[in-house]
Amino acid sequence: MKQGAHSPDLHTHLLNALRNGELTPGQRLPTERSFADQFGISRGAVQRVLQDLEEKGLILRKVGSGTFVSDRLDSAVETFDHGVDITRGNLAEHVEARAAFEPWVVATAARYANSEHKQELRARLERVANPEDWLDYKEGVYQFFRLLYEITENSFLLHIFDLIIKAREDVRYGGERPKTRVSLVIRNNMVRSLEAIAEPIEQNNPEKAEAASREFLDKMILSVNT
Amino acid sequence: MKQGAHSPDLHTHLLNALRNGELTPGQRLPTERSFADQFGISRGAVQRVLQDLEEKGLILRKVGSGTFVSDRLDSAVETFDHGVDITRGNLAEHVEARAAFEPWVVATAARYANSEHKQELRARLERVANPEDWLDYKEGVYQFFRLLYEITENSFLLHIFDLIIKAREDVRYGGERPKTRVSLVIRNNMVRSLEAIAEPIEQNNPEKAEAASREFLDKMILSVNT
DNA sequence: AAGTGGTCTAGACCACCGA
DNA sequence: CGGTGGTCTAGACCACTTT
Repeated sequence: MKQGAHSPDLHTHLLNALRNGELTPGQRLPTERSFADQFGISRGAVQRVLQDLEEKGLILRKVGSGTFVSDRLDSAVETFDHGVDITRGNLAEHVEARAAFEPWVVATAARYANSEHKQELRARLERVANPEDWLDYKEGVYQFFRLLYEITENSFLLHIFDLIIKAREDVRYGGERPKTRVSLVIRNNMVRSLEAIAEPIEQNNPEKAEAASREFLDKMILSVNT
Repeated sequence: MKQGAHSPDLHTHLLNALRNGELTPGQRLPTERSFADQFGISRGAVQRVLQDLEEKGLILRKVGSGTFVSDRLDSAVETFDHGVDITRGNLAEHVEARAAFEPWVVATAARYANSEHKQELRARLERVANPEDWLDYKEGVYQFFRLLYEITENSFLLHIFDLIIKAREDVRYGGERPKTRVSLVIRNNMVRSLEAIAEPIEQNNPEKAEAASREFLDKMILSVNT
């Protein structure tokens, strides 16, 4: 819990009650106004707490009828306790998740890439090969893969990808921006890997593209675990 | 935009400015207090608008220093315009997303399932075979797959799966709960499909499990497109 | 008609940042 | 130090649901 955040009394009280099973799924909670009275806080403060719990799937609020304990309380509590916020999460899980769906994305991109896509893919590969600095390099790699997600035209997967990238950046540098150059060895290694993915896409060869994607992600998993 | 929601004047004004490129990445916005004066609304209302835009990645707020246009404005605007809210979305994209990563999940589950997992999987399959009503049937199918995600111990993917399911339920019944029975044909069909997935998992055979998962999802994709 | 959550207001204090 | 966003307050009106 953050400091000075969201009326901690009511928040922890509700959270404990939900975890202990004092509140059962579907059960109706007291009204916002009565919570405000009970805890000696304003209705606005109560609302912020309830809004937070609703976003986390623990409760449900219905205009005109009341606030209720979520039907799927167990699962919600579990993901809550896991601290899964989709904007957080640990690196290993994110890489693993990419390993789960990115080969499909790459294969699909290889299937549907047109000449315009291919040209753009080349351009983005160029940027990775000759980046201005470390940040530009990272962004370039991200843009390379993002294009593949765009080609699939599945905005849901694209969004998930963006979330993963965003989460990682938040972790890595909290505002400072390292202007270091990128090691030539690392860069060439990356370019080779991306090239191996780009080439079968240019030839509209889904099988080869998928294999190259798997190989790339296997390397990433290795580097994460060391 | 919802009705009566979040001071639409300021909201659309900022959105247009961000889209038109009047505001450039990194640029500093006016203060909350000055927005409140300009638009003749309270500071609280301004904050709710800014909070909304920040959650969507369009702007950044820093205590003590100000509000700024996001560095990755282009991508944020794009996903925003896509209307991607992760809690909404269209059915086809969600099914497609599952097709992208669920085979990996099933294969991984087959790799690591222990006897306890297998027993639980049987139990959940039983529920699908003999549901109390339509709702119980749906929940049973969901629980079957959810267990597979749990076995992988990747809370990120589990969370994504939960989000997809939650989105679908919100769409399907907006509060009413159909108590209809489940057609015997449909039910048996589903049980056969799940059986085909469960069996290779019990034998710890990832390849067969993955193939069964693909087959199941192919059917789902077909049924969505008809 | 009465009660509920959704939103807004005007004002206040705080922790934090930059000069 | 003054300015900024973060939070809270007490009160109000609204649209909606339930009785």
